[in-house]
Amino acid sequence: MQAERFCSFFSSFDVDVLILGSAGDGLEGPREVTELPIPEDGWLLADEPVDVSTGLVVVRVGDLETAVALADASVGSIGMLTGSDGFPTMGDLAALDGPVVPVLDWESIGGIPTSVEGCRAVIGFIVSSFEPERIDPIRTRITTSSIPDLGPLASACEMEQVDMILVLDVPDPSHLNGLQPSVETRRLGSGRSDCEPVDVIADGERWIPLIASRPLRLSNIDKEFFPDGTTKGDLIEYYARAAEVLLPHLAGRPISMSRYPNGIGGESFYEKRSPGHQPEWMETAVVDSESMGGEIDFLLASDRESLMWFANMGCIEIHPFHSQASDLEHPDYAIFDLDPADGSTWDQVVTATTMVKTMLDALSLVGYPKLSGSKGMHVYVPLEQGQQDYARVRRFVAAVGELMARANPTDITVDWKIPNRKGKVFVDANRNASGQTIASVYSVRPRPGAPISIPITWDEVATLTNGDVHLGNVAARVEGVGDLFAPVQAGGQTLDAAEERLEIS
DNA sequence: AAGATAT
DNA sequence: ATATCTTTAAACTGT
DNA sequence: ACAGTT
Repeated sequence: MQAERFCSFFSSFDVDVLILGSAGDGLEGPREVTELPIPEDGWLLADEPVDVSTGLVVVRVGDLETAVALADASVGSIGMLTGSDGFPTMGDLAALDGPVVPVLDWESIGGIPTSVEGCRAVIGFIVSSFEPERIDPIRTRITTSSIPDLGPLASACEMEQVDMILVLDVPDPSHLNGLQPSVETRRLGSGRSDCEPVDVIADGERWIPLIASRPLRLSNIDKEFFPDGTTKGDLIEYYARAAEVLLPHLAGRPISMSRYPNGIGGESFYEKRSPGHQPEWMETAVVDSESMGGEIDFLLASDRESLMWFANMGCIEIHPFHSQASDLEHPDYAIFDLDPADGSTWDQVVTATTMVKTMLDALSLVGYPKLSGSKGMHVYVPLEQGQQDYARVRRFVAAVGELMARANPTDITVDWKIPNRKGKVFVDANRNASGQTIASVYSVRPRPGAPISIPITWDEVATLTNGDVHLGNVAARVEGVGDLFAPVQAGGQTLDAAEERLEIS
């Protein structure tokens, strides 16, 4: 039900992917099947046989191997229910040979979508996955105490010109929204005794399609994540909308999550390794761990649904590597992290940023500033891919930072010790390292007001401040000025000349 | 947040 | 079934 | 090796 809010939201900007079900649920693609041993009691692994009163015996098979065995050995048609967590998905069933009729259990994908678009998505997936004979009609089933309005499903069927049998296993037939039960169902298994199953044939109704290639379940979208009432749903929605400008900056980069499962007032933690319970469709990259031995599997953010999954995990901040999985040694940009220490002012941050600009000008380099969204400012210097490794980039930033601190010791420091930074802006060259945690451009920050790390022009350095751009107003700005960080994505500079000028080569 | 374990 | 517990970073500096 | 820093 909750996911529907997002279905309707997305329909407003032409979504090709439906949000429903969870990873491992019914709409995933076919999994690989190699051996097919028929278990001794293979048939009996069907845990909930149902007779749909059309001569079709429907079973839910406990595992993929049994499903395959059953499909091979079966003489007549047999219906197989989808399920979650090890049970066959619709994609699995599509891959089976034999007289198998797929039966979608709506529960396995989070219920019947309440929007026509959502229903069309599911139907489209089915239509594109099965030969027409196997899905005429499409057989589905729902077991719930609260059947939603079936209007959208009926409309979708009509638009898609498909027929559907919907088996309603409901405790109370009054939940059928006026639809007349037309076929009785006999339950063969040991179902709940308080359940009086009823069949409904949506006779003559027609329906539609869509591709639910990246099913995603969202949880607790109404949980307050920021004290102003901004919810987790708002966060997910933001990242979904920001995908267009954000994804290019994350492409191919291993992601560190900064997670706040209970909002910015709750506990938080970093998570780098892929947790293993992410959806199958999420991409990962192997990273060799430097100081620790071994390899680490990181998640990537390759599509909008990945961003939404991150947000659903309570990941408010997204921290991408500064290099791509294809060439982890070489960052695509240098970062000047300008961090105001205790007792310093925003004015000093502006001064520091301007000094960076002056230095870059003198070195014939181009940089791009962004509000960190938190306390300070970031300046990115796009680099030509594969030209300089992290150590070189770090040395360059450190050299510039030291010159700045020497030229203006009252405002700038590069001192590692916190007490020595008091009243100054810390230029942190160490952000230029593999696996470092810097909030991505367009990342929300876990602070009151949901500020965003937003690119600005050099002119705006003196006029904008952190908090000016936040979750509530960022869309208008990005639509107005576009992606000011696009040149960072483009890369293109080398540090050779600058290193000579700075005498650090 | 989500999975694992204990009751 | 439900309540509670467990897990969730790593690179870098400077002693 | 170890504590401190992000």
